[in-house]
Formats: sequence, structure tokens, C-alpha cells
Amino acid sequence: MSRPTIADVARLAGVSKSTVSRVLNENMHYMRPETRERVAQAISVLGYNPSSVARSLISKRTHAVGLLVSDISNPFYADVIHGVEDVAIARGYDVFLCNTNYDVKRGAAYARSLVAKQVDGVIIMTSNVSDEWMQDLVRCQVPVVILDWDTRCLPGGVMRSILIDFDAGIQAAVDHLLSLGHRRLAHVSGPLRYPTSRQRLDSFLHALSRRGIDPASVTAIEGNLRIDGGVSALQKIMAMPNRPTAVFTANDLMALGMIWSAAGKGIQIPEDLSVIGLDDISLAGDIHPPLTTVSLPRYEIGRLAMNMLLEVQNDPAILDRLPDRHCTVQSGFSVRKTTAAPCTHVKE
Amino acid sequence: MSRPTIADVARLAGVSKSTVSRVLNENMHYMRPETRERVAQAISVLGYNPSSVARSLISKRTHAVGLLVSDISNPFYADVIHGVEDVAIARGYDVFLCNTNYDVKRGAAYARSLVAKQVDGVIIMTSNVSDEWMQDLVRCQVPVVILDWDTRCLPGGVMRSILIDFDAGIQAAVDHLLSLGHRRLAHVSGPLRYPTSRQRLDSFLHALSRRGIDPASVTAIEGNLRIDGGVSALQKIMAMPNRPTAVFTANDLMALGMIWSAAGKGIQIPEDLSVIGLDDISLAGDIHPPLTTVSLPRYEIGRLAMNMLLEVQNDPAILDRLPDRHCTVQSGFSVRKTTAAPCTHVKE
DNA sequence: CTGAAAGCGCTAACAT
DNA sequence: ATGTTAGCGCTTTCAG
Repeated sequence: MSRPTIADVARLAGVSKSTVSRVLNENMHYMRPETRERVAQAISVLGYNPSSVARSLISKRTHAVGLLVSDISNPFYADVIHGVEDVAIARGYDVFLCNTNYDVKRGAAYARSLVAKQVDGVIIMTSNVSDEWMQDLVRCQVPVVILDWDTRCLPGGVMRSILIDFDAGIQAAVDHLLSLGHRRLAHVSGPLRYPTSRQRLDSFLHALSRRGIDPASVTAIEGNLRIDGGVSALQKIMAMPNRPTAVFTANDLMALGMIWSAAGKGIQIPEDLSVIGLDDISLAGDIHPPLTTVSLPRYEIGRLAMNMLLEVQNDPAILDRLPDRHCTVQSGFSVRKTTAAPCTHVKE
Repeated sequence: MSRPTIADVARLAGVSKSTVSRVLNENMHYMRPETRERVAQAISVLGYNPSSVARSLISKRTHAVGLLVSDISNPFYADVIHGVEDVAIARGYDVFLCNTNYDVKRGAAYARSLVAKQVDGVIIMTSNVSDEWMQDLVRCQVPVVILDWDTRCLPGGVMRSILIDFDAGIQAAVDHLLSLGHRRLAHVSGPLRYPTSRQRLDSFLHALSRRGIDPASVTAIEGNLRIDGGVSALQKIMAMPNRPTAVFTANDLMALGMIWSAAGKGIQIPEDLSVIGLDDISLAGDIHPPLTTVSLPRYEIGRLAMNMLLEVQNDPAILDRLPDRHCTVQSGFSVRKTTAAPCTHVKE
């Protein structure tokens, strides 16, 4: 016994399919309560459930959106996803989660599949975006909201972006470090082929030069945004002859890697080395010592993204009325316990 | 300019829709290479992408599955999701991620929505499952794979389950603790209204009595499977007059909570208290001290779930041939650094 | 080897 | 107030 269709209901109720359709989409013209009742009966007897596939074919809407992230095991995304999902569910949408795993090919495959599935929109939150992905999305005019990416290089699409202003938070972090007396600083970046990695590095360097510190004096280490990236960065730093007394990492995960491997090696944090992360994942406040970090409104970013998507989707013309195709969210700074004054007498 | 349809391609190539359809589904009859070539041209010129909505209407398949999890911020799920997704993508499926957030209502809403979307199957990995969810799934004969749940209470559906044999891992953990000399033990469980919480507790108790320890001697604390649950459990334990020297938690997250809050209070782990978790999330080996824990093959569970789903889905009759509707995965045990002999002289 | 025609389950004019 | 008709984009007989 297969799923009942609208025709089955109509037959059982002794009416036409359109009548059934009308009681389904209540907004239509009035009808005899008696008829409506008979149809309702038939529906519940059959356990009828309208096929959203058939509906989508007509309405061109699927009430589904795609969400591309680069690393689902990064707690940063857990919070963002939460935000996306909360507004999605409130508005009757479902979310296709697509984990690119930092793999551009996979991202492209997902983009294609999402287009084929005719999702009503796509949210992109990956560190690297390939033009290749965008082709299908742009051509089919799929509404897109993209996080932390310069959309000027992505013309023609129904596209909005959420930009992150890292400067405020990073400046606060730098000032904090400077006021503590640190002068030899290091930065562990993400892969430098990701624009956002460069952006975070530049923001750090600028914040420094704004305070009269020579950017050339900072030790820059390229990491991978994962825990083990922090582990090996720490190794490099500790091996330096005149090593930095404080390090700023491009994300929290790498900071955690440093902190934990430091503990394993008997290196004291913050006494021997101050560390500051970026993201403020919820773990950051839980660990010991709790991580001082540049904070991002993760849950809000998720909500915002989904809301922006629904906005364009319900009214694509909004893009022409809007002054800007992007929103900017601010970074903040949470001082916790992984920073302290440098311990000058320890010059091994 | 809207999405190109098969008719557009046909027109441009100067052939009929059926011919285009044939080159799309390559398996069909031979055709003149010249024609095939012309169609291929047209397809790429237009950037044509067949509508999977229209296809689904005919084939009754959406190539999408739903994945219900209870807490996306638990790294355990990150690994499982990874496994599900890897086989999904390899087989051309997309995944609807549904995060119930431990909310039964939300789970029900998701189940309904997934049925309406006509997903080809659903994977359920939530600690608590309501019969309410199942009604729609069962009625529409949606294939379901469910993790860590006794399916005997869920009759009638196209349903398989993955059971976890906690006993082996937990027995190893108990033996490890006993051989270290611990006699006063505690268990921090999940909410006891979740069957899996009881199961883990019982398994622990049995392992103990199997070694001649009175189960009544263990301190049982009901937790919430989250970090803060571990934090408050530690508080309770440390306040006890003749406190346990070792604690086994129902999941790693609570163990992490204990470890970190212990560090903040100057409690030494494992010297003052041994702790053993369960899950073996990837963080477990990264933190300091690395967590001794009962391990589960998380990624493999994800792969297995998706594979089992595909299996029933491609051949629902398989259920009648199979000796069992369930698979069992084994737990293991990873000794790391959060366990040590009890420090008897410290009897505060 | 290719085209014409009939639907899949539903909605939306247009009739009645 | 309800029924009829014509598709949505695609696959699939069945002819040619």
C-alpha cells in the first residue's frame, strides 16, 4: 500500500481534486462546511499527507536551504549551525548540512547537488570558496548568504554577505598584551591561501603598528586551524632562541592545542607564555585555564545568516533597495586566564 | 533568466526531450554519437542541471536522508555525522541535519517534516525517542536506522538498529580501576529517563559485582551529559565525607567538565581523583591530562548507519532475510592519563 | 535510433 | 461553491 494521493482523498470524499486542494490550502474561497468536513474525514481516514515534492514542482520552492561549513568538528560551527537551525525551524525550513572538510572539490559537488535539489537558498561558511561553486548558484539565481568573504569578487548573483570586523576585538587583544608588557609577539595564522587568514594576520599587524610596534618584529607561523596546528606551533615557538612571550592564534582550536600540549610539557600558561585565541567557542570558558580570546557572536551569526537569506528569498528585489549587500558583525574581546605579564627572568 | 529545462536543451540541440533524457540517463539504448554530442553541447552551453524535484516526482526517491541527533555541540556527533556524510556523498545522497537539542517536541516536528519531504530514510541518534515521532515514519514505511535503542518497542516499521555493547569497554574500565586499587567508586550518569543512561549505569554496576564489589557501594549521581553536568558532579563528589577515589562518567563531555573544574580548584587529577569517560571523542586525547575513556567507534557508527539505511532502502525485503534487524558495535577502552592509584593518605 | 504522448501529484486559472 | 483543464520538468512506454 503506497502513499495515498490527493486523488484517493477526492474519490473517497466524492469530490474533485481541486476541492481537496482547497481545504488543504485553507486560504481559499469559502466552501460548504459539510463538504469541507467530508474531505477532512477522508484525509484523516487515509492518513493523507500532501507530497511536498509535487508541490515544489509547481511552486518552485522546496523550503529547504543548504548550509556549507568547512569543518563540522570545530565547535565554532556547532554554535552557528544552532543559530541557523533555530530560525529555519521557526520559519518552516529544513537545512541540508554540507561539510566540505576544507575540500574544495567536495564543496563544488555539494553546490551542484543543492542546485539540483532546488534549495531555496544557500549559506556558505567555509574558509575558502571556489568560483567554481558559485557558477551554478549564480546562474540559477539561487540566493546566497556568505560569511566572511569579499563578495565583490562574486558578481551577478543574488548574494549577500556577513562581514566580520575583526579589528575591534584584535585591537583590544593587542592593547591587552601590550599593557601587560609583552613586546615579542607571535601569530599563528590559518592557511594563508584563505583570505580570512590573511585578514586576521593583517588586522593583528595593523593593531600593532597603530601602537608603534614594528610589524616586522612578529613571528608569523602558518597553522591549519586545527588542534594539532596549535601543538606544532608551540613546538616551533619554544624552540626559538629569543622566543615570543605571547601568541595570538587565528582561532580557538589552535589555542587549545597550544595550551594542552604546553601542559603536557610542563610549560606554564600564562606564566611562560600568554595565549589569545579567536572565536570564543563555548569550550573556551570551560577549559583550564580559561582562554582569553577575541570573541565572535557565533549563534547570532547563524541567525543573521538565515534571516538574511529568507529576506532576499521572499523579495529578491530587496538587493536593489538595500544600501549594502552586506552586514557587519563586530568582534569583541574576552579576558580570561591565559594571559599575564611576561616572566622576564625566564630567559632560557 | 530562470533555470534551463530539458525542453530548452532539446530545442537548442534540435532533438526531442526524450533524446535529451536518454543521454542524461546513459544506461539507455545506443544512439548516434553525433546526436549525443550535440545534446552534450547544448547541455554545457546552457549549464543545464536536471531538476531532482521533477525526477523525484516520478521515481519516488529524493536521494536525501534525515539525520536526527540530540546535541550537535557534542563532539561525539561531529564524528558520527562525518561518517554518515562520507558514505552519503559517495552514494549520491544528501543529508538533512536535525538537531533536536534534547527536545522531544522538536524531534516530532522534524520527523513530520522529513516525511513530508519524502526523504528516502531517517537515521535517529538521539538519547530519547518518542513513539510520537515514529508514527508518521512507520505509517509511510520510511526506512529507519536507530542507534542505541531497543527496537522491540517499535514494531511495524522498516526499521533496523545499531546496538552498542558497552559491557566490554566498561568491564575493562572497571578492571583497570580495581587493579589500581580503587574501591570507592562513583558514576555520573545521563538523565535516567533515557534508556541508554540506565544501560550504562547497569553495565557499570554489573561489571563491579562480577568482581565481587557491592553495587550498592557506588555513589550514583544523575548528570545531564553536558560539561556543566560534570562541573556540578565534581562539586558534589568533593563535598562527600568519605568520598570516592574514582569516577566513571556516562560520556566524555561530563568528564571534561570535571577535569577542567578540578584544575580550577587545585584538585589534582588523577592524584586526587581518577576519572574515566565514555565516547572517546577526539578531544579526549588532546586535552591535558589526556582522558582515559571507554571508546566507541564513532566514525564507523556513522558509516554503518548510512550503509544499513541504504541497504534496506534498496531492498526492503532484506529485513525478512536478515537473521537480525540490528547490528552491534563493540566498545573498547583507552587508557590515558586521568587514572592512577588512589592517594590513600589524602583523607580530608 | 529518435519522437510523440501519457502521466508522476499537485495547484491555479477558467468554467459552471 | 465546486468541477475541468492545463501544466510544473522529467521519464517512459509505444510508435515510427
